[in-house]
Amino acid sequence: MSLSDQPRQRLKHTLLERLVHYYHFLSDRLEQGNGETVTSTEIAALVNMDDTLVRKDLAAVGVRGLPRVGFKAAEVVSAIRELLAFDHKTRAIIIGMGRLGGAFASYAGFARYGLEVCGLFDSDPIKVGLMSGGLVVLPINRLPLVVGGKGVGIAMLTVPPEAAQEVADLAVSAGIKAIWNFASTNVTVPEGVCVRHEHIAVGLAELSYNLRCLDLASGLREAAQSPENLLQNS
Amino acid sequence: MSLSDQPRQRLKHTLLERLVHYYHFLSDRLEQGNGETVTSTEIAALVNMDDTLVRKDLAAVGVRGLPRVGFKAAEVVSAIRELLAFDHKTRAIIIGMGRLGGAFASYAGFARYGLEVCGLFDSDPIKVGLMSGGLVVLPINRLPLVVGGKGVGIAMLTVPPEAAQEVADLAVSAGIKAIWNFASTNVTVPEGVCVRHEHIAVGLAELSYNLRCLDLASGLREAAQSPENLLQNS
DNA sequence: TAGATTGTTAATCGATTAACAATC
DNA sequence: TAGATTGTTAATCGATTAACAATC
Repeated sequence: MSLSDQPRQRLKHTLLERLVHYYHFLSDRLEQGNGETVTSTEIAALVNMDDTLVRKDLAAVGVRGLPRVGFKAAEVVSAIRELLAFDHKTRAIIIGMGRLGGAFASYAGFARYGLEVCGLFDSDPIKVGLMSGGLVVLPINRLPLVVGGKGVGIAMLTVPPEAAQEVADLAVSAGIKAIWNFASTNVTVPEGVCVRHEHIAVGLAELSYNLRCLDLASGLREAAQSPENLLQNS
Repeated sequence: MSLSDQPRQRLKHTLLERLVHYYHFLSDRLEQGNGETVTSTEIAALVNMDDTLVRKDLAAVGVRGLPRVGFKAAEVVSAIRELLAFDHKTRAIIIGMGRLGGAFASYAGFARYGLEVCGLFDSDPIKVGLMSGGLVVLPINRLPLVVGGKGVGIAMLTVPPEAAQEVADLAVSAGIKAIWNFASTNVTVPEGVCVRHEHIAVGLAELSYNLRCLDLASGLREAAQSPENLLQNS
């Protein structure tokens, strides 16, 4: 039952991940101008999954296809946009103006998903007052004002791990309802607030895991091609 | 059956996510010096999940607890380190020296998970030659040499979406077996190579989704407290 | 000892897949 | 019409939870 005993296990994606995947695939496709319609089989091939699941997902999103034709790509794209609220503007602040915070502050791609960064904060007086992505970095104590005044929903945490919990508490007490944590540590929040931990280690662990599976698989393949290798290795 | 019909649905975490969560919780706890041992119930409270699942997870990782006592935190931590290969050095290169690439290049935290960045690349001649995190940015055409020479497993893609596929192809043809894609677009890879899409939109979608659930829940609570509101709204 | 907590078996639940009739 | 593809129902599979005996 241990992980290492089952190297073939296929890592599953969540519904949200699949939807985002479809979304990018189809909007890229539309941009390139090839294919107004798309079949569930085509989408399924993309992620190497069952076409029935794609149809189920699209049904959950609320789009209907046409037998013999497939789905209208544009319709799927806009239904997902709608469902994931990419059309609806969501305001966020960034706390911690290190390199990652700076990269986020000046990242133009957020707009594509309806995210608007409307406040930058840092506790370091040296950073306060600097400009980044068109905004001035403010001292942490100005946080409640900005959050209250602008109806900010999300606080992005790009601070060192030691500071994460403290800063999260501050954000919550200022009225923030969603913490998007990019620090490599957990933060806990009271009931009624949601957190997403964007641990870099998860991605790395998944890749290492998959790499190991690949190694095992290719090892087996090679061994099968030349059986004497098995003896040499054992 | 649609998503919006079931706002209460609790978003599930994958095993890998849970393990990383336990890992951070317990290593933080050990650092702070409070608690050599930990019970499955304590860990479960952290993520608001069933304690049986925690025990199952820990069993899968290969650690055994003691009735009436719990698990030795240090043992759990090192078992997870082992399983997720955080002890084992993994080499990576970063392609695309924009702000995000730069942030990654000089991020010291990767070492904690055994990740060593050993090559930086950019196609822009202006960026080539610059230093970042102790490494010199190289032109893309030097990629095969570095990958082959140093046994690099992972290529981190921090390029604009338009360039992602092309760069991924290049990395694969140079012998890369794992693509860690931070561009907001999908890339496809041949059989035998693995990809992880680190779409920022997934995190945002999850938070928006949770925020909406919270709104609905608090809306219902308030409505229950003062039933006349229901009438006003409808 | 009594009681808390583990590990495990059985039951449930939900998500994925298979099968197939409906339909353009 | 024939055939491809959808939408849906039923079957399977796996993951989570409940129950409880084992044990320190």
